[in-house]
Amino acid sequence: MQKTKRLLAIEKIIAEETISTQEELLKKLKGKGISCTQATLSRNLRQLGVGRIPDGSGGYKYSLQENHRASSSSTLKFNIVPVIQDIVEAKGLMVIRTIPGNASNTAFFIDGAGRYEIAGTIAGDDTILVIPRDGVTLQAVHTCLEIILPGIHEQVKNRK
Amino acid sequence: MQKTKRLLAIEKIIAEETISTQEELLKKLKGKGISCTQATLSRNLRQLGVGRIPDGSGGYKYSLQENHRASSSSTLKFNIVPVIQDIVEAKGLMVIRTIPGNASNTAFFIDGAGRYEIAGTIAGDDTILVIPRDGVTLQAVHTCLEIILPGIHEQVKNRK
DNA sequence: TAAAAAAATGAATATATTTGCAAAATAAAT
DNA sequence: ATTTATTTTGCAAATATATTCATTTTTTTA
Repeated sequence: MQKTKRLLAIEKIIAEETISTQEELLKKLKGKGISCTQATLSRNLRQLGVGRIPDGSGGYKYSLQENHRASSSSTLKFNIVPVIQDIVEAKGLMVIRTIPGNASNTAFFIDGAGRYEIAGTIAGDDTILVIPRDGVTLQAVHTCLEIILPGIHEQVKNRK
Repeated sequence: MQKTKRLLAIEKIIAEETISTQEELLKKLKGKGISCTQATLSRNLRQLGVGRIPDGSGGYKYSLQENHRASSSSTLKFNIVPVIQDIVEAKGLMVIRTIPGNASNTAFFIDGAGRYEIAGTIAGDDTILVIPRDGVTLQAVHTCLEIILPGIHEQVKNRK
């Protein structure tokens, strides 16, 4: 799917460099062999939850909302990371294990972050299945999880 | 100063309700007896660091960056709150006391939030002087501090 | 307090973003 | 495989936002 590739490329570009207009983003994409019109970008940016915010020096830049929703409960976030037991990849999916009874809360939190990379999650009692969107690498999902729950990988490492 | 009043009103309106265009904000302000042109709003919004982000249901809304900078280090934030000892008001200023040696870090963090309400801070070893901008109430500064460091007032209450 | 400098503002305009609509592409159903 | 429904996209037009320039207001300096 052409759109998925474009959305991922947009996220990446915006995360890595300062983009201040859609026309500018259009050129960057063209440089990567992805082409579309500015109108499409406008729609895509909305879908991705990308906002336009002052860059602090008189201009504007596009910005992933990152944890605009998630950050509202940083305490909750802090409480969630410690319940994570393990993260393993399987069949192109990702499986997260928590201490018993905590999978549902954690999955809810992950869903709430509204990340494009994650198509959805299914939670049991102590296991969460994270389903990446088509075309999204597990590497990207790891990055994404670290954004949603900073320190999650460190936590897992320490458990071992 | 007319501008200060307007900036504060803008922050308040944006924090409390959903605004999707500058024209809309213009009307709300007019309702509060504050009038200016859209051009001025455009400049003010930039100065306040107000961004325009997707509202999740097809539209856009203006949004204070809140802790766009601060949230990037939620762990740090979590570590800071516990060092706060007390908050007292004096001479229209606000004095925050921390455990010894932590005033500077905390002040740096507060400054970093880039809140309009706070003109600046001065930190000693265990004391921070928070200087509100002219026309800003201490009540507003309290609200502001709670935004920068969620749980700070609860922390202080528990200390007593 | 008067003069000079800096900051803020409005009006008009330039620039940027969003949207309606029809066509094209993709996915689903028969 | 063909048809039908859904989604995506470009184009052109409509909206919305940012900026230029001249003027007014506020602040600073002498």
